[in-house]
Amino acid sequence: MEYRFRIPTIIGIMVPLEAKSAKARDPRDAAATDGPRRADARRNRERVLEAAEAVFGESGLKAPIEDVARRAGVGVGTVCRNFPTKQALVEAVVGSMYETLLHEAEQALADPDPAHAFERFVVGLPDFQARHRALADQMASENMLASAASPREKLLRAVSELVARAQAAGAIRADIGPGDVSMLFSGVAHATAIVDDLQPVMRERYVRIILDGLRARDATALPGRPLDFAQLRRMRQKHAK
Amino acid sequence: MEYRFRIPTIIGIMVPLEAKSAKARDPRDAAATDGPRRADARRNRERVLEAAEAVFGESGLKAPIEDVARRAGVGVGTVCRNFPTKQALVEAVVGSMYETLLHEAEQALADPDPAHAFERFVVGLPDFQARHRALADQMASENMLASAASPREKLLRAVSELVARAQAAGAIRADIGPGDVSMLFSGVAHATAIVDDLQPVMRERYVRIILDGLRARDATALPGRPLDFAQLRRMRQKHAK
DNA sequence: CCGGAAGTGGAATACCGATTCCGGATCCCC
DNA sequence: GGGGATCCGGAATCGGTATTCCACTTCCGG
Repeated sequence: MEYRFRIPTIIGIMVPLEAKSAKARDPRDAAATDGPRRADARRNRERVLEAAEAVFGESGLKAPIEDVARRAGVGVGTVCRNFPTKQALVEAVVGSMYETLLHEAEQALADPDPAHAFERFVVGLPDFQARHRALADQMASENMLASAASPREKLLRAVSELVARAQAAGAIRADIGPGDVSMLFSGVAHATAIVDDLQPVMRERYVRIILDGLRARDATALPGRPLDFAQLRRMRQKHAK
Repeated sequence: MEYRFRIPTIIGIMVPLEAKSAKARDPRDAAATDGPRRADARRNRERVLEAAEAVFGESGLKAPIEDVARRAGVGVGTVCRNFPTKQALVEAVVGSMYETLLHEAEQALADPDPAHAFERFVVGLPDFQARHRALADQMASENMLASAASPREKLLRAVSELVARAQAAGAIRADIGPGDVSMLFSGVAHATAIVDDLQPVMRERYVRIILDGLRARDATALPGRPLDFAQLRRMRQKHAK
């Protein structure tokens, strides 16, 4: 099977260009979505998910399913029964990542100082993405499991809110949108992916530079218009062949 | 064959993690490096190179060799004879890209105003990378064909010079190095890769923001130290398993 | 504690794409 | 224009990984 995905934005908006031999999913499978009936089986499914997150994070999406299976201490058969397709496995992992990120965004939103809230979230973002490397490339395929769609929408809303509040407080320039923020900081995550050991420092280094560029004072006029997530999605759709 | 590459920097410093079944190259092949003896053959080789640049640029490195062959109007056999390995084909294409980029850098260097020279190069950079998408991911594998090594070194030197001059002129902050510049702008290229149609505008949008962040005035202190290409390379080497 | 139903491991299969091979077509030197 | 030496196309081969299959466990309700 071949996978072709567009490069991501932090809070990725992108889509598999083709899902070649994807089986039409039979409604009954939906029932299986949240678990097998037997206790040991449910435990295994959980272990596979954890292993997959670890393995994909370390070796990228092309890591063979067998590696995931070994790490989880189960056979490949078990992996494939729980996730009929590698794609399905990836999506399941990504789904749980959305929840983590959403959690971070919500914590930031709880911060009373909008400027600090924004900064805090944004410093953590490339870090989060880097921790999950290839998986980040995957976040938010449009046709994702329903279970992941809801956290994702919430996340987008939270980020938009963070940006809007920071702007209202005059902390960052008014001529950018949440989509721009997503683009900029996902770029940092990508660029710093080459350097494991110094990553945290380097990432913050670049985040700081960009934050300087986002400040309201002294800003030079920008071409284009502020980008929000809806537009980002639309662009993505036009883009898909 | 499997390819595993690290994410790039604009003027990429990275390396294939493994070249599994790479044949030890027999010295005689070196002779073949710059062309077959028969006229039509040489022409074909050229057409393959062009086709490869186009196809890889559009569909990424995983585009099958067959696509390249079809686009070039030749059989796969011909492609494989000229470039014993897919990796070799990629390297050949990348080599020619270095020369193009070097040319742009030299033109920029000819500009008497250091600030303008820097800006000019840097605005063009993500554009260049985006035009070649996946290929940019490839630039500068350490063990690249000798023919590509020299343009690359020249390019790195030219970029360092552009940065140094801009700094001497007080146009950009002093606490960054050429490696930082490479990182930052390659990030833009990556992030904007999702949006074909609006890319040029979006890219410039983000480049402007980052340029604002790179200005000398009002700069906040950065963690870490200025990064030059030598350090970048060293980090890459430590990183490789 | 029994008898299936539900699950398991991992060998076998299905696919896909890079690389190789070779009978036949093309060039080019004389 | 003839005859090799060079090249060509594309079918066959090979290698690698996702997915399927099934004989064999393990669980669990009664």
